[in-house]
Amino acid sequence: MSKSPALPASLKQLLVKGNELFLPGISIDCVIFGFHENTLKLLLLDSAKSNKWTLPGGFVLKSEDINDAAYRVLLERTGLNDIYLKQFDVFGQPNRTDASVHKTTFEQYGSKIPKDHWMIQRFVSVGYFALIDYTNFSIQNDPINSVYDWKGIEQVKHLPIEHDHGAIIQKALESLRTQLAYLPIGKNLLPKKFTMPELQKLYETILNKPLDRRNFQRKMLGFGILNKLNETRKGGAHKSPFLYTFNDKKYQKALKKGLYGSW
Amino acid sequence: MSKSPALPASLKQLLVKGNELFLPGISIDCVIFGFHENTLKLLLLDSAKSNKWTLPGGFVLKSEDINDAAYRVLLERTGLNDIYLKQFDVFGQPNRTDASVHKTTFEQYGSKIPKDHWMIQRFVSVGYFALIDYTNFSIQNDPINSVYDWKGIEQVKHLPIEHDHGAIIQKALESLRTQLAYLPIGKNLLPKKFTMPELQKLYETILNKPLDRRNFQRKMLGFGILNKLNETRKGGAHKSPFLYTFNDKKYQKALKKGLYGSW
DNA sequence: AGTCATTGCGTTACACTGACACAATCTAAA
DNA sequence: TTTAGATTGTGTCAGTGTAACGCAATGACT
Repeated sequence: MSKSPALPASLKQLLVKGNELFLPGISIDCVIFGFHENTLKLLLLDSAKSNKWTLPGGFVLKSEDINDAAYRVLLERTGLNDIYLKQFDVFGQPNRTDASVHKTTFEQYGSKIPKDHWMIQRFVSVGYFALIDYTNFSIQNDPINSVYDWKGIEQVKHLPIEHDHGAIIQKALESLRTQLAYLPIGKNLLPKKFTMPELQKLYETILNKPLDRRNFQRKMLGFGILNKLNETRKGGAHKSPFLYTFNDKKYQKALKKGLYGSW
Repeated sequence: MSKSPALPASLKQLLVKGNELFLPGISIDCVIFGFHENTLKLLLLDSAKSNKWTLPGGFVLKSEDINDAAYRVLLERTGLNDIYLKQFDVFGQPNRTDASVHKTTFEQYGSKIPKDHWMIQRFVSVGYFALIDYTNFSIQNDPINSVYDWKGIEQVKHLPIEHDHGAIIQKALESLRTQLAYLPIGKNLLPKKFTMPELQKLYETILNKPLDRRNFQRKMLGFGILNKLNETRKGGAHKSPFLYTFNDKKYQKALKKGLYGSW
């Protein structure tokens, strides 16, 4: 026997009890969005062995609602709780995953996946996207792979991505854009207090086009979903912008009808 | 042995070869929309034994893309080909289906489903909605259950519905409404030639509110996606409305940006 | 020929949008 | 301490789109 690192408990559980605990053939993948330094970012995992980036994901317990499973997976792998999470698509191409990746993962620990094992069968994956407040989250280690990192959405295009996760990410972005009027992106991607320019940059980033500062402000205020605070954010060599918070009640109500307008 | 009707071949295949042919735990349900007599209708199946209405559905072959599976299921069960079909949600509650329904179905043919059989395990279902031209479709028998019928969406609320199919239908309707601006509903739900009042009624039905005749026409024509024909539809005791067709090219292009407006 | 519901085409007041002007503010450099 | 440069707060105005409504024309039925 070559001396390999010990097999992590979470992986061992998958190997030994996977087919007993989880539904066969169904997995969950989470596209986690954050916003920082005027950039929309994704929380990705550096898959240790294959040197490719992957989405954090997991499986569905045999008597668990899949939406609950998504929340559990997010919590287990990132420590994030009480997060805005939404299913956006299902990925069901027969050859969407490369089973050899799993084999390699286990081989580095000196373990081998039996042929026809639960884990290397075909999986249909349900895609969820999460919106989180970048400033209120600190990266911790993932129990399975180890290295998390934020990557800008532009940057992601040039990174090596595992399986079909690149396509999943693109689809998540697309959903974010087309459903923008109905999603609480501001509330979930920004810190509690934020400035109008910050909110604008968020919309500009998602829409991928510049917006007029004054018209944007007029429209946003027109929705009646913002509370203007008596504080400003000092810092830059320029006039300090006011801080705002969301009026949660009105925000929720407005989203149901959609924050319409010509963006 | 009591004398039962012979087990249909399609059902026998499910019983004997189901777990060999199909993915475990994943099913497909189709919500089929049609439009007739100013009403949005659904094509439902009268589940012979339970006397409840169900959505036509099916399973995914082991090496088949789930989108392909949806097209195949639709074709096999309704004869419909080349149809607008779109995935809208996944239904994954652990107790969403009632396994006893399947048992009853087979028992009426004198067959019994073995315990722990593939078919009575938990299923996660992927919901698709289909848009079809009511006037260009004639109901044929379904190979599994036998009786298809169109039901108005208002009527559906008061019918007994199998499993969680009622919730699936509601969710399909909701998706139809929120994505209205991006869906080719006119092209797929109406016959090739149609009148402006017919198109309006379709939108009014889906949006569930009346629209101003004159403003609707102005907006629709403004999109530049209609061809006005030199024919009128005679019939009523009133002025004959002109017929229109869609300019497919411009329609597709316009949909990508969304048919915006304040409906 | 007259009735009546429905359709084609049009008008007006109003709200919203896009584009842009100008003063106020804040930090850093002179 | 003063000034420069960048950014923000607030406002204006013409053009476009929307909501609401008017009126004549059409076609089957009486």
